[in-house]
Amino acid sequence: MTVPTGRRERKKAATRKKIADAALRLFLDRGYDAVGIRDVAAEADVAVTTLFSHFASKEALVFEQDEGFEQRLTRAVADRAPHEPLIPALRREILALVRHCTAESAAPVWHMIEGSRSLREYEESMRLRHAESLAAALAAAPDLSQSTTVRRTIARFVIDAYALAREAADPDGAVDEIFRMIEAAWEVACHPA
Amino acid sequence: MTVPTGRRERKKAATRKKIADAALRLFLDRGYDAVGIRDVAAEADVAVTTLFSHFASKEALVFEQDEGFEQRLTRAVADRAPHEPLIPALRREILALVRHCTAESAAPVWHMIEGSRSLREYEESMRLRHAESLAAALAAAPDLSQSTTVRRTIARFVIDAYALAREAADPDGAVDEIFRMIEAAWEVACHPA
DNA sequence: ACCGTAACACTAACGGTTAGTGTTTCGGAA
DNA sequence: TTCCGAAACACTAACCGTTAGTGTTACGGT
Repeated sequence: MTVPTGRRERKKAATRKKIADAALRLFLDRGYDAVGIRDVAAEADVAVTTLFSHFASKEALVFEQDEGFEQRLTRAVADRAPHEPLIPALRREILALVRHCTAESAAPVWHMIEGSRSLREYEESMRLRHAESLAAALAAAPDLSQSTTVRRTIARFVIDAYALAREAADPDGAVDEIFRMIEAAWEVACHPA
Repeated sequence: MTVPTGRRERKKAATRKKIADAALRLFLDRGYDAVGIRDVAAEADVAVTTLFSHFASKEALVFEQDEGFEQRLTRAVADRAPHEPLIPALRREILALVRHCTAESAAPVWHMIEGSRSLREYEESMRLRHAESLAAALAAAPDLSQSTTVRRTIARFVIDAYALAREAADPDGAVDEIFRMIEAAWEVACHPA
């Protein structure tokens, strides 16, 4: 029951990283769809079952370090300065995330994702999960008292902004444009007719 | 090259319907995940390859008559009365679609969809396609001259309204609530600061 | 020193999907 | 009417992601 801080954990993390590294190497080299799970397992020198004990699916190998996404959004809501308005805080965070994804170094991975139908679909459903998490965070914020529908709507709109801005020709400008619309939607939801 | 209007087409349509009916019967009876493609093919008395020549995937068997969804939305944009404002027209159409899906008769199918992860994910990616179609329809409308980003954003918001209202406790009220927000977003996009 | 457990391996399969290869059946042109 | 080409359909056999079942190590705590 004590917190295990030993070699076992390090070994596990090392195995996980070895698998993820092998996968990314093969995927970028030969293309995602052209590489099989058995190839990845062989390259990482690991059994197929071991691979699946570290990653829930083939797609999850690509979105490995994505855990931070949900946390960044929920914290942008929960940890914002007292009385700081909600939408600008979210706008700032989304802008940072969009810039992170459209950075030069992320281009090959992003290109790979766009090239595979299953990866795109996986990311879509990830985004829905993120939207639900954000809606939950909005419900937990003490200074916001909207209806469930309004919370879920705003959460979806914010996630949409992320997805749309990333694909836009001018991502920064798109964030501005979309968040102006979200701001208006939020205002009208706060002050019902 | 002439329009084929013969027995062949009727036979094809009959086979397609036979497969879809067999599938729905088995799915509702035993549960979607408990029924295999080979079961459906056997029940419809067709080969597995024949089944896949009519339906692209197992999930597509469930969303058979969904082709109308895209058309209804794009037509709501293109065929609306001259000078009729956009958002109310879309609101009306979404409301009708939501009511259609939450009708009593659709309950078993809807319940089945909610019960299967793969069906839910399939529907999500269907909705993205619908949003893209709607964005294209907005681009084709002569009386609307917004940026690409604005069009895609509004399209997503409208599809979100459909998804969210369907899951809400009070679907009709949710459509009202969300479209008030969409209207505000649209207004601010039409009249930039 | 020892026990429980978590990580890992191996085989074998399951279920959706597709390639490859015919075979039938129909619509339209000769 | 006859025949050709195409489309629908069938069948086998496999591919690929994923999982169940069954061990076998290797480590942490007692």
